[in-house]
Amino acid sequence: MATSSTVENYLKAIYQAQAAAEDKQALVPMGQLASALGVVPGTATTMVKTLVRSGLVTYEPYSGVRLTDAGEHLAAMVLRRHRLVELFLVQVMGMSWAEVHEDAEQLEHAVSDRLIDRIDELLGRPAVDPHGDPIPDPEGIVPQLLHKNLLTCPIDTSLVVTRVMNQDADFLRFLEQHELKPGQVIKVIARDTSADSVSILSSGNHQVTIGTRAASKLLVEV
Amino acid sequence: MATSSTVENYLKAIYQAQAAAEDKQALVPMGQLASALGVVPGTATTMVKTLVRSGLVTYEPYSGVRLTDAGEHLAAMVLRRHRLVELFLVQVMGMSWAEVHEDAEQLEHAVSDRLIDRIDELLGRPAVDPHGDPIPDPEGIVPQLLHKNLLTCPIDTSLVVTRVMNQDADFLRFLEQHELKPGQVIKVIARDTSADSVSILSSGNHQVTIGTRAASKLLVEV
DNA sequence: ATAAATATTTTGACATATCAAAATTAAAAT
DNA sequence: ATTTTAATTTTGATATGTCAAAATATTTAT
Repeated sequence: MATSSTVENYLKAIYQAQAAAEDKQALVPMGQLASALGVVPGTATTMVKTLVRSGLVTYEPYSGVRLTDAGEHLAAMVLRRHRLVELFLVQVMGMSWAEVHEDAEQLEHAVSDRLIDRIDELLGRPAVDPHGDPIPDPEGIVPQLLHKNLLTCPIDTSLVVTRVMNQDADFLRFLEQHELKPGQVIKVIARDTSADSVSILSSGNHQVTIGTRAASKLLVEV
Repeated sequence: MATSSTVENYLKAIYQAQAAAEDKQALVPMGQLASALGVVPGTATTMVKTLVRSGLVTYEPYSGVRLTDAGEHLAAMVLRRHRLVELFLVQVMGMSWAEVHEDAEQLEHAVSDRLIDRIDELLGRPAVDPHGDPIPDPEGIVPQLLHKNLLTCPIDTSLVVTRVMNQDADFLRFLEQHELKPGQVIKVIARDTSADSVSILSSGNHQVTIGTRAASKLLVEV
């Protein structure tokens, strides 16, 4: 009955695809799931059928897949472990913000409930991880933070970076170098639709211009 | 090329069987290996053949198996991770001495070199884990401590408990309650061969009598 | 509405790791 | 030296997770 790492990774990928979709009820297409997991589409189809048999997902052939309540709860537990481990590695082990993702990717399948609770306690029951991603509680309930991104936020207003919706290590290092980590204060000074760019002023009065693709991954609070 | 958890567990079991044997060159019999891993003998035979193909062990049919240098090095790395993780869970996470084994059993396959080195550094490059088991260095070299056990040590002499060669949680809790943890000072006050028992005086002047089977698992330093 | 392009599923194969039970070998007892 | 017993290996099957490539379904373009 204990779910394998593979099953946990499938549930996590479906969960995150659902969370990223505009319509939270939408089915996740098999192709998207397969590429998120780095497997060929046929493999995803096969695995999803076994997830159906375990009662973790519902599946519409040729349409896609969605988590059941049981699947959603398990996925939330994987995310909870992943995010608590990431925060722990940064805050307690002094590891770099940009490099902890790979470690957490392995550890999320190996830490016991006992240990994860100990970590949670030691960190003071935190609400978000180093990227600003919300940490599900032990019941699987996720604090829903609705923040604006750098494309939808007001211009020339002080903003706090709250969340980075991209785990790419190079991107994270870039943010670090330009003082754009969660918690830091910034201001959008210009948005240029035709140039596809957003110009930002950091707290240290440094100025950077980034593409809108990147800008949409940075969430802020006014 | 990355070794699976299963392969790591086989290597670890063979390593520990070799270390426990009087003759360090002796082959580990298949039955012993199988029962150490909780599999049927046929399974061990099959797996050992694949370990041979990977160059990790040598194998004599109907006699047993032994690690090659490559296998021994990998096994030492697994033990290194296991023992550093155990010490970390006790010293940093404040978990109980008796309960960390299960956790470490999972984490030993999931912690990266980077993280294990960070843990090693944070703990001050320790030589032994909470049970007194030596921690292999990054090259796989194990500090060889030759301690006496409670059956071979002098009587009525002050001794420091240095190592417990048994991971059973109940046994560990028993030692904890009777002040027999590594680091604590004790004295053997009597050995009775016919009663198959050893009587011990702890630093708190408490007296306990244990069987010789248990006594042989407690290593001490004069 | 049909053809072309794209996405998904199916089929057959393979790798890893396991067991049950039969066959074989080695060790112990008579 | 046989027989009995115990340990080990072999054989055939199963579960999980994967891919390549063929078959099928859906969507898009004409």
